[in-house]
Amino acid sequence: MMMCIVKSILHIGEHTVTPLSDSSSAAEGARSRPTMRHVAALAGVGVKTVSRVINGEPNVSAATIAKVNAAARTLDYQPDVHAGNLRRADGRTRTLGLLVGSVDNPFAGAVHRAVEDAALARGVAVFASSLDDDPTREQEAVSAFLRRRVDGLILTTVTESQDYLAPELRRGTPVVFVDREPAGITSDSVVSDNAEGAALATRHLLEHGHRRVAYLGDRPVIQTARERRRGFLEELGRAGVATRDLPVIEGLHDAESARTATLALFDAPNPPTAVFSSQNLVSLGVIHALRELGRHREIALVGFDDLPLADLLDPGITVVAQDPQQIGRIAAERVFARLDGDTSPAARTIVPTRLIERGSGEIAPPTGRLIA
Amino acid sequence: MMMCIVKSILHIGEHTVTPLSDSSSAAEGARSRPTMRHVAALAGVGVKTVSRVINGEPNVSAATIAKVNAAARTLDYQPDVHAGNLRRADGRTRTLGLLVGSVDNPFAGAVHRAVEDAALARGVAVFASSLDDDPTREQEAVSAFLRRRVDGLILTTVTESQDYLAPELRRGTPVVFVDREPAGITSDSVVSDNAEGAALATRHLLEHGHRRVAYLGDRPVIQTARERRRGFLEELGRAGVATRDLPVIEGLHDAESARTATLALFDAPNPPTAVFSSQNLVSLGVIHALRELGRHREIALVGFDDLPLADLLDPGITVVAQDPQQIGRIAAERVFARLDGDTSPAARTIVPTRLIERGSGEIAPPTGRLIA
DNA sequence: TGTCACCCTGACAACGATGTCATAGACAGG
DNA sequence: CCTGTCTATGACATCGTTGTCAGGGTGACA
Repeated sequence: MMMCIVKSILHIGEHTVTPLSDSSSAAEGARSRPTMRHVAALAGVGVKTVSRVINGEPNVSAATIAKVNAAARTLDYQPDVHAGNLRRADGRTRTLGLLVGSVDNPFAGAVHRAVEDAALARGVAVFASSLDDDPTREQEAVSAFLRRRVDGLILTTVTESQDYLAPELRRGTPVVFVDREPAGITSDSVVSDNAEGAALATRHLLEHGHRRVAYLGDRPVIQTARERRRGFLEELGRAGVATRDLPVIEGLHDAESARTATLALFDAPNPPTAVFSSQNLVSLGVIHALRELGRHREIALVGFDDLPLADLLDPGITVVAQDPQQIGRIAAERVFARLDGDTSPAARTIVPTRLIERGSGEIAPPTGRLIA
Repeated sequence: MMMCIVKSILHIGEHTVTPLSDSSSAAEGARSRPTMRHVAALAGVGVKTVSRVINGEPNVSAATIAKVNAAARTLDYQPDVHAGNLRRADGRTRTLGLLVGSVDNPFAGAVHRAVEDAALARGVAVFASSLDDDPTREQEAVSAFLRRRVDGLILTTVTESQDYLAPELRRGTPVVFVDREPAGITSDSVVSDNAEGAALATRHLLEHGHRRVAYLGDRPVIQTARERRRGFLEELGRAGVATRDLPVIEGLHDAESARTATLALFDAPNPPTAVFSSQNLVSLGVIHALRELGRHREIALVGFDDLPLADLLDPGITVVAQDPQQIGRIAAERVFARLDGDTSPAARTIVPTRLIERGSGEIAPPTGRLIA
């Protein structure tokens, strides 16, 4: 309980300093973390001089620089960026917040990696958080980011409206939405062209002779899911195919529900000759189901989102691939541009999708049907 | 240039406060970020009372709590955790640093996710950084974490020695190594049993009659790669198989180099009847090569690390699967246990691996060879 | 009515750093 | 020798928050 209440004046080097907590009391190996004052005391200079050396400011003599660096190295001194930021003029924490569906997900991983690479080049660290399509979690994660004073946000959202971010935007914090577009506020976004990608997939199936195409998709609360369905339906409309009684199955959220839905679909009367699955987990479920039915070589399939190893399956899975790396890179660039003072109006950047033919999408419908 | 140099005393509510920067000068929409002083002024209370309300401390009247909360909501006040941590007794930033091979990698993603889940439960945010097997990047990332005063570190390392962390460990910062064990210092680690897993895979191939088994692995500077090779060779030794002239190909770092090496392997005289690939990217390359050669149904393959969709290939890929979720979860638990005061000696936790039979590992060698 | 305990509350210092400013010394020019 | 300029340096206030402490008000009890 009693430890060094005595206050005294220490003379270290040629300077008078207030005493630093002397570790005399307990023989614990745990030295406390050194501060600039410790370094200053050891080097025999003032704290401000240490600050100058650490930050590479000019007007410090070579001899002093050497002394300070030696002291810093001896103590294994690491400056506290948060304390610095508190006083620093620009108030930047050199920190970014990234919110994705789940860090355990190839799409998110690629976005994350691209953001990290862009951030690393500027000495910025990245907080990453998973969303799990939970609006509460979204708000909590964003709040956690803001309390930590991130310089900018890159967000995948699930809330219906992001107007809770309006005050923060007004304060000048850059917010860039990825994968899904914002609602309720205006801000930059970087998205795939979901409708166009879905149309691309649909057109591909139409071109291979299919007329009875099923749509299997995620829950329509998710904006991208709605867009993909829209692209699917509109493309069929353009081709003059009646969409009224085509199977459109939504609300699929994982591989298992997609598998079950697929099995039911092909158990019902008048099954489709081709399937468009609007998301990678859904594609997985469809693939599983088609295998179980032994029909993976006769039912055509095009999926939205690439799958790892999709090229090694038999047949290979034809997909409309997004470009998560581009999305992440561009999003990070927008954040940094905003931080650098870009005040142009909020922009939506569309990253193109690409159809990759691998076999499953090129299966023709049974000839009888093709003619019918 | 000239803005409100006049210092005056404001009377807000019933209290005397020093003036807050009045935004009268410019009509910019960018209000600055509110602090506790702003909230206190608006609520007509002292800052310390605001602090009490925000932190849920006792002994504040219900009426005051309501006033403060209303003011905080009006201003969209977000407390600055870093400023708080500066003064707070425990000095915790409620932040963790996670260093993985690459956030764009299924194994790392699963670890990350598990760490995040454990952290979320304690209100802790996670910095994630990718390593890319670059020792310089490792040190820079760790330094960036420490300058941001993370409470603990979870690290995958590539440096030969992590002794640069010794001072930090002495200060009591918990460091848990995942996937690879530390060298040069002693600290907690959570790893798969690489040697045992490799032995498991090898034993499986031996049991299916193979004697001529090839090892394809990553660069031996990586500790896990060495361990897996050791497990492979020792298991063969135990079975009395001469390892002298079995193909052991190392230094494979990506799918492409593994593919090339595999093609060369089967082009050379006396090719193996089975392959053990020590890492998922290597497995990918091997799979590609065997397909190109049209021999994927006659050469047995067991890979270390699971692959997504591995079950849908034909044949399915038999693997020794690690459990990255467990690894991440346990690592996070160890960090938190240390933070909670656990001072037991550094421990190595071994997370078991599991053989998943899917077909490729159960292919028998050509009968002629089996007898020979 | 006085005393005491307890509840609320705010003034103030401190956390670890940086921005501002003052000052000491070196050196040049008159 | 005095003045002025320039470099090197440290004292001090400050950033936004919390720990400490002191003080005012209220109610119970003597």
